[in-house]
Amino acid sequence: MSEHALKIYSTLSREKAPFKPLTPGQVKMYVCGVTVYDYCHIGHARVMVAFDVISRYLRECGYQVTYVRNITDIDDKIIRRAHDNGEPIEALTSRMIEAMHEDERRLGVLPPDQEPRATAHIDDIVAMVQTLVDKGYAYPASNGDVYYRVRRFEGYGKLTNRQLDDLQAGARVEVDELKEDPLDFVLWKGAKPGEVAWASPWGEGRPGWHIECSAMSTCCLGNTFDIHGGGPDLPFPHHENEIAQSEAATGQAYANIWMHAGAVRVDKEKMSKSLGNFFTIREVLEQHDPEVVRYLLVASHYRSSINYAATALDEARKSLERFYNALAQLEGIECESLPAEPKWRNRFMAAMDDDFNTPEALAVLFELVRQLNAHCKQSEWAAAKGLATELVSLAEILGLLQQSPQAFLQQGESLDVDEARIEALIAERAEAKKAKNFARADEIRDQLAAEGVVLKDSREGTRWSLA
RNA sequence: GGCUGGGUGGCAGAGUGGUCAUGCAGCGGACUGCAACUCCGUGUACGCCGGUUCGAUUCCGACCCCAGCCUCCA
Repeated sequence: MSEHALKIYSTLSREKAPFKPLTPGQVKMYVCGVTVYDYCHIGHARVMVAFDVISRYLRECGYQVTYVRNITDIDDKIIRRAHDNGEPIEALTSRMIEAMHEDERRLGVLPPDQEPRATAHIDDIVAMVQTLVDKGYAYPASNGDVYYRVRRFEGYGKLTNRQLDDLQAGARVEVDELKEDPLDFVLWKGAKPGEVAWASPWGEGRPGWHIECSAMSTCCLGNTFDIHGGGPDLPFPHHENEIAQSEAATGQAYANIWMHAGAVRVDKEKMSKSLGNFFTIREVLEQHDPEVVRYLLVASHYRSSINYAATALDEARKSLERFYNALAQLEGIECESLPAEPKWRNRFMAAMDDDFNTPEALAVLFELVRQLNAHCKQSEWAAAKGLATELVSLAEILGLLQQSPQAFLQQGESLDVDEARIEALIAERAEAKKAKNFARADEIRDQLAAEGVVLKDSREGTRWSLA
């Protein structure tokens, strides 16, 4: 266990506080995952990457982490989409889950330790609803629905600082004659004829949206666990409802710390399904290296909102090029490695200890790179090599710099790269230069440049990359 | 309207009561046959108005503006 003073901001307390796991050395974390009725968009990527970095860092600190992220594989949108597509629900959801996993792999997001699905936990869900009914926190209605009695739960609104009466005043809650109070929300939905349904004490039906997370998190991590995370639009009502359900059912505190990622915006508006202004991950990856997308997401603090734009991706690419250019200088250099000064790792960790301040951590890495480049310039290879090793090791915590410099630098828009030809031209240019035939040398360089190939000379030879 | 965040140099984006963020772009120099890569140097940046302070971008208060949540949405 490290002696780091990791501080985490919690939505619940609205402040950063030193992290104290419930069980020393262990972290139990639950993150709300995706409703699998469509491909994941950049907003999903933000959450995936944010909590991926968080779990990587917690592990780096020596914690034994149990990271659970659910999959919502039954709900209204799924039912509707499957119906529209004319395919079984199971076909739709398994296809989307597979696509999600592929997106994650490409973005370097490590799989959570557990990925429970709502449909695999119906029994747990029913049991929890039953408990809530037994305790008087829920009531069945004549249509087969079961509702949560919001006013019965004292702490309702504590996560997002809401007053029940304010809520009701601005209520856009659907009017439903069967609810005792407009604020009550559904725990169990009675099935309409022909809908997918599971048996329950209140008749055939399916889970409401909020209850599955309460049931699955408790099932996987226990009544009380360390961290509960999710996207920016989940604190209300989703997480507020989860707290109400779980704490009423178990009589114990639910999550200790609540973490929420910031929004991804497009033209200053939130990227969302309802606005239709979203970009799917796969669509973006058609044009950009996955690492560039990941860098863009990591270059801002996880809680701040980021603006998605083509220019932002271009800048992300250029920033990464600086890292990879530095690493590329050492390719093929055989020499001893001098261990890097501990200050680099210490500064990096200090940045991450401050509520996972990835921009600050990256700043440390850029300073390390400047030092590394300075060593290379002086041909101090052993020192440079040590820094390069440290750089790659620290960057791994952010899920970055894990490919070879050549792999990153030599891939681009032009798919028809003929490496052998490029190498041949570089060799020819070297000959021309040796013969002081600079006209021919420049001709070759210009020609390659026109094809998007950039040449970089050094005493150790010529490297190339794609613009 | 209620509740959260936030307004930092050309752009992106951290942070701090008094010395440097960092990246990209720009400018000057070095390296180079010339470039690219790289190195060195370089910018009266902190929404507006008051207050506290020896000193505030950083603390407090008012104001203006932006975004998110309050409805399915990560």
